[in-house]
Amino acid sequence: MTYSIKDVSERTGLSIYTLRYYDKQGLLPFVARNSAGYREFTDGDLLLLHTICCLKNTGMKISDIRRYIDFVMEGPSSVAHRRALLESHRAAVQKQLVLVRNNLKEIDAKLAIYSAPDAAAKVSQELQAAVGEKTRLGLANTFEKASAA
Amino acid sequence: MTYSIKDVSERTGLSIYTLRYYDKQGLLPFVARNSAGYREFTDGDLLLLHTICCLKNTGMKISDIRRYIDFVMEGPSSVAHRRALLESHRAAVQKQLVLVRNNLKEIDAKLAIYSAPDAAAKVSQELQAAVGEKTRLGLANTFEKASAA
DNA sequence: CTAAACCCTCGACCTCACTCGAGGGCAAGC
DNA sequence: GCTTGCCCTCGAGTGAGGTCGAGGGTTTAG
Repeated sequence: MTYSIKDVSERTGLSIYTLRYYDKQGLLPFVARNSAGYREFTDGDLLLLHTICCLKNTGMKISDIRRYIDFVMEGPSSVAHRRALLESHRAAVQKQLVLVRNNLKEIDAKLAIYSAPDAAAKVSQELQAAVGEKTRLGLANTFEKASAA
Repeated sequence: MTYSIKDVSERTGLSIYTLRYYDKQGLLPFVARNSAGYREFTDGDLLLLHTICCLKNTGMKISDIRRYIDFVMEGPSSVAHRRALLESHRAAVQKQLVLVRNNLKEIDAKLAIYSAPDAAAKVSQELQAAVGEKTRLGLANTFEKASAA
């Protein structure tokens, strides 16, 4: 049993255009063609494509995914290279996760202010502080409209 | 005390080009200019810019950050709108975090294989399964080079 | 008074990751 | 044998998010 590009598109959520684009970028050298030149995906191909999606979803660039796939196509001898590549990607993703979590905490702090019963008062206070600072420094009041409201 | 665009660039890690680009996109309407037309950032401006960075780092589009800043410039009356925008962004980020964590787990599983003492054997086995599948289905062996190695 | 080191705008250019249309081939049903 | 619905390649186009150079004004130190 093999899958047409349309089947694969439906299973993965990637558009047919994207699949062809990935192939063009060298991400799918393992996909065989039939006599008419049509791509025929096997279950094994879907597994590899799934790995590609994991790498893409965690923010790896196409060109780096391509390097990984090139290693896979080289066979077992490239295991050390594959490992190094994934290890370094893993570190980058971890770092990014920490950043996002910290930034999300700050957004939550903002949300706490906006959700409090005295939100308008707190926001007004912040605004007045900012306006005061501009005035004190002899700058134009860029919050004109806001302080009028 | 105010900060030049260069100062702000050094403090935030954003390039001067990026800061000017953000201004052009309407993200920095609160930054005042001096008589020469130079931007003068206050401490309050840096706080707002920090919020912008939090939104950007968590993947918010420039146009949505702009919507948020537009609300801020509207004053306290827009608190409900700000809250709705951040709330929906928060949900998107949470969803994205879950996806990334799950995909990272799969990458870790790959890494476990590549790091095991019998990595080469396991990888060879996977490869042979894929090659066998192609053969069984009457497809070309796209792993030619790998299985030769 | 001049050189160095800033600052400005404007518009062109770049990368990335698609997205799409044109032009054409194949395969099944009526 | 013709329509419908797939499939293909190639190359152009899109949108987001910058990045940069040209041309020109400002500020500061010598």
